[in-house]
Amino acid sequence: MDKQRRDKKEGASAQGRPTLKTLAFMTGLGVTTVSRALKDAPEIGAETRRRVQLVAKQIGYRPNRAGVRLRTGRTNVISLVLNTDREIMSFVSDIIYGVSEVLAETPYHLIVTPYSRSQDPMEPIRYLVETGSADGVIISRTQPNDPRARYMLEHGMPFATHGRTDMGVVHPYHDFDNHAFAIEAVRRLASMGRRKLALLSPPPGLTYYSHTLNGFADALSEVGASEIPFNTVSIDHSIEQIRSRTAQLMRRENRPDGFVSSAAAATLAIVAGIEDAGLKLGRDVDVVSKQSSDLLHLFRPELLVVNENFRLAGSELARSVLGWIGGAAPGSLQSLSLPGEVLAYRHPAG
Amino acid sequence: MDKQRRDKKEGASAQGRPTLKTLAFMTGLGVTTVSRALKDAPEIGAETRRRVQLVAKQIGYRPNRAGVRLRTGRTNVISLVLNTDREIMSFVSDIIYGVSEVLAETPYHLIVTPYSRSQDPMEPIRYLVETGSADGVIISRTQPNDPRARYMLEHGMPFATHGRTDMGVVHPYHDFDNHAFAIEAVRRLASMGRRKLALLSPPPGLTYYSHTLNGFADALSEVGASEIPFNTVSIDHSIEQIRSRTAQLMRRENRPDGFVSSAAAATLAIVAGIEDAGLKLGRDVDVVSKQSSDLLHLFRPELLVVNENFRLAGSELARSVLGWIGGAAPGSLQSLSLPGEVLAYRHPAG
DNA sequence: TTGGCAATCTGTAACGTTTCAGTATATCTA
DNA sequence: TAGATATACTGAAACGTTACAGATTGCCAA
Repeated sequence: MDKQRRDKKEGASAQGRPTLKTLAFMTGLGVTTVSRALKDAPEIGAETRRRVQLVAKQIGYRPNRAGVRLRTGRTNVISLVLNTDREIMSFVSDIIYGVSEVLAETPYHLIVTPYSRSQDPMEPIRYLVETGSADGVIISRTQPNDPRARYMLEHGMPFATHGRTDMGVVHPYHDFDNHAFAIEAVRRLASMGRRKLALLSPPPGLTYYSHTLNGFADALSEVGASEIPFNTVSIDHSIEQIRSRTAQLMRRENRPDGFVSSAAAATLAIVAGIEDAGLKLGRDVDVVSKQSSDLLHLFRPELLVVNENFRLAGSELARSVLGWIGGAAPGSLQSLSLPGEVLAYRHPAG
Repeated sequence: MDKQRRDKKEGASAQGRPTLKTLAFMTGLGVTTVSRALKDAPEIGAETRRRVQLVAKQIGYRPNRAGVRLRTGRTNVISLVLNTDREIMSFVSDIIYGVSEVLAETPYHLIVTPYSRSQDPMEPIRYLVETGSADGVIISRTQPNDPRARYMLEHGMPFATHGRTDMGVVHPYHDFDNHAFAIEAVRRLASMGRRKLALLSPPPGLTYYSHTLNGFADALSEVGASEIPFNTVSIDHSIEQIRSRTAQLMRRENRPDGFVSSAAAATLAIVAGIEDAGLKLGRDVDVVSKQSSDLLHLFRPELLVVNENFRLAGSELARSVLGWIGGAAPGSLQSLSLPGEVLAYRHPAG
């Protein structure tokens, strides 16, 4: 036990992973020098620096995260905050991979911080900020006036939002241009002779709800089509609710001949509702839908789709937070992804 | 600065979150006593214990994770190791939520450790073990002879596998009974008069590949049906590959009149392939598919489905790892989820 | 020769926690 | 009464890191 203690003191302890002390012992330098040499500090001799870094690489030294975190407060963690029951499945999967892809080349880890329907969305944010559990945060389901963004801004926690806010404040974000999506969708339907359009929108409250609505309205007046209100449901509603509401709508005298849908799963429900009403997709009505994985064309080849790339969103968001942490100006860390053209796979008219 | 220093020493520092020192100062006790009182150590007076815990709750004390981790080596982290490009989307999403649900009531955090196609699956595992970045690990895509499981076993890292191994070694797992699934699927198809069945299997190499194959074979001989080989693709193949292979198969003289499919997305491709060949689902051929979210019936109501609950899997896996960390016997932390009955939504045959 | 200065390197303390080895007091035993 | 024992508490050290405030050396100007 005495020997063991001496070995420890000398940093020569055979078992356990190498620490600065180990390196110091091996190089004959002090821990401080080793520490500084590893991070290219200026007051270290060029030769010493190279020597230390060589040895460090050889024995596979990796800084102890707890030590760094305790001393500096840096966690090397990015937290992705997700709603447990409202988030789109492919969104979760793709955004995680997108973020991971970027973090993989950094010392950062991704931790997933979930919150559920019943919880205040602020709760996980407060936890992260108060406990300093992360160096940066990514949030989704962004609102025009988002208390989470405001809170993090006030408390100096770097973050990026999926979707924009509208509170006269600048912060990193990545967003898909849903205004442009709605416009393209309406134009396409109009070009096929559709004149009475319904929109299955994102949930009211989120910023991209109004982006989508505005794009839809702008394009309607541009092409001279009219709107059939369909605002009792949103893509946050259950498949069954959307299906029955759609069927209900389609049985009315004044039914739409075109749909714009903001989510792929919801589109399945819309189509089911249309068919429940005895109508036929591509003949009686057309549907333009966003999708994040290329599956809708298998469902009904008559569907018109616009792709949204969540993996890209994840990567962009990760890059943004890291940029902010690294000291870049928040205003330079914003990106907007433009929708590609409306894709048709097999369509009677085309 | 002198004052600030004194305040810090006394633990009365106003800013920053409370530490043991703060609590010690407030209660007039030593840090050691406070530390022990908070974890119900035996040698602390009942009244003192209550007093400390009261104050701690009042001021919202939360142990500093870095401090604990540095001192004890405990990370309070469970790592979910995922394959970036082969994992099913709904699997990722649901399992994360399942795990989260369980971890939410513990001090544990979930960190996602991804690896990509190009990487050795062992790499993230070695990283986790060597750096001690997690107290427990959850892995998927389990193989009969799984080097990851063996490695973690050898290195004393608690883990749970989604799917079983077959190396004469005991460890926690959660699995879906794919043997039973295949049997039920075949029986159902047989009961509808289907006699020439094809199986779209999991990727060879994973344990549940042979479970599924065995169930399929067992049931075939039970019901006296025959197999139409379809083993040039698995559910890991691309949608397009599965689709074209299916179409190819269906154009052959000796084509199947029934399919068993191990994944929902693959089923979309199978159906597309069937229809490419000019045949009709429910008339010329029937398909029984696993699904993890209730969407297939919207796709084609003639589909027969068996549900697999990935969220449950996540919860079970989390409970298992926590149990192992907590000292329970690995053998007592294994669970098998039985498939429900084969569900039909709308089928010509009733 | 002396002092000054730059270039390198180093020891100490601190981050917040837990463990170890105590100390002080009260209570029991003989 | 003396000693033993149980009870309740405490300080110091350590985990691995970095920041601070030196320390040592060599070299050059005056």
